Amino acid sequence: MCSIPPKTPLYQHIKDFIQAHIASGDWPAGSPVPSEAALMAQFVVARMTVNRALRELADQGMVTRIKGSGTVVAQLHKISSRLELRDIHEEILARGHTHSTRVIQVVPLTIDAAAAAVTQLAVGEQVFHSIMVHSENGMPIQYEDRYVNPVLVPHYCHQDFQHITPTHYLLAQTPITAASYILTACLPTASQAKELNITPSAPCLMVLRRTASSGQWASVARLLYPASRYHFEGQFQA
Amino acid sequence: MCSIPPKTPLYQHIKDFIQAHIASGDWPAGSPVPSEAALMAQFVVARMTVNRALRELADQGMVTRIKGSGTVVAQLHKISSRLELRDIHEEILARGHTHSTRVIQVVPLTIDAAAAAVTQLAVGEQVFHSIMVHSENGMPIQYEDRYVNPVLVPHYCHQDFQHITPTHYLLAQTPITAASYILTACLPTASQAKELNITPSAPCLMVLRRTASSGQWASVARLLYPASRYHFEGQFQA
DNA sequence: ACAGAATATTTGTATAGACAGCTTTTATCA
DNA sequence: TGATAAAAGCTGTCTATACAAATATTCTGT
Repeated sequence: MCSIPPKTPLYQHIKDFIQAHIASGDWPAGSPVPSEAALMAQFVVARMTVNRALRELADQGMVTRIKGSGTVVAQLHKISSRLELRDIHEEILARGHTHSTRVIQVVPLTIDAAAAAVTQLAVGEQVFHSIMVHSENGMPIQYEDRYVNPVLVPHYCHQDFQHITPTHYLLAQTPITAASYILTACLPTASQAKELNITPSAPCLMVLRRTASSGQWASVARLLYPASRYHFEGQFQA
Repeated sequence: MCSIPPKTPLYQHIKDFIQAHIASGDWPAGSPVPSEAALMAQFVVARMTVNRALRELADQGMVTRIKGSGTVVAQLHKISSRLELRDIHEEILARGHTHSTRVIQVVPLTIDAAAAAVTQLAVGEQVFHSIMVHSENGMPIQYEDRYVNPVLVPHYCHQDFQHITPTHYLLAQTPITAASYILTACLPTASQAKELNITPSAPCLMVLRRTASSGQWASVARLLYPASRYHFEGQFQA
């Protein structure tokens, strides 16, 4: 008559209990959540079980825990979700489509003022520079303009990018320890529009992504997606 | 001489150890991670400690655990990061700037074919429709076009959105249980450009966000950001 | 009434042991 | 050899206890 363990773990019951109270507005943001001792008594479980429930809710951003003080409902007027920037090749294959790459250039280069403005790299630095267009079922969907650190990836410019994407090759060559991205919108330049086979007035999504490996920069990529053919999407489940 | 506990918890040592091996390419994707028993012996800790380390790495997507079989390095040729869509008001305040809202309209409405195409709602459905522009230090940065379910939020159209943002009000009224978003780029319409004080050829980021509460749709918002004034950014630490 | 010290709460981490449920391997029997 | 049963291994969960560290509260003396 009590609670027949249906199969869901005990800590999940506690999580559900707390989330229900938060979701219903019963416990507004900032209000205290029962202490571990209280929940322990209420659910008749060990403290470690309550602790796990509360810790996971804290990791998830639902509650905030302060050592010595207690647990309160988090101020979360934010809806966060995981944005994944996947390798374009795998993404296209996952959709069951075919991926093709057209390499426009892969050359050694010295960073000039214009390139420095975009990449934040030092003027005069020697880098590899590649430009290519990725197509899905023959339709161009990504213009990839990439600078690569020759110190970390000395053989970058001798790869056959018809068979392996730069992202994939770089991940295989150097362990990426940090990355940052900026996501914005822009209009393509004349040459970009031509390569993507769109008009110069067609808006594009642009991702500027920097990756680093053990302190050094590894790669700076500017990825342009025609908005008419590509968008990011995500979802969030409470 | 062994390991003087510097203050970082033991489970973190184990996480670091495993992440280092993965990051260095030592353990490629798919390769097995030592079992809990093995790590237990190696680090001379209790199984719960090892378990926590591995469980958190699994939550984080670094490894995959299969009950009865073992733990393997996850297939992750993806760089994922958390994209947060915060309440515009709080976001601006967090930057130490001032937020102002100009309400253009808040009216009851019946969904017509054009609105249905955008919102995916049923033609003929009765909704509330609001349009407003949010400014940061007087500069317009978000055009908000929103449809709200009157069943869940009956008093939406009587709110003073000068003092509370729709996002904030909706979160206070109905617990959001699910959300999805689409992020793309577009050019503003003539009226949008005018309200945002940009030219019609200035590209914008557009977020189309749907929220649901216990099975029913709660709100569909189309948020337009001038790319010259706003972008999303994020980072990722291995 | 106030300041400071002692005490109680509360969370963070860690241990050792236990059982359940699933998978893989090994052993057994036909 | 091949199918079946037993054993071993692994993860998932839970308990009861312990100590550390930060914060709240209460007590005490002036």
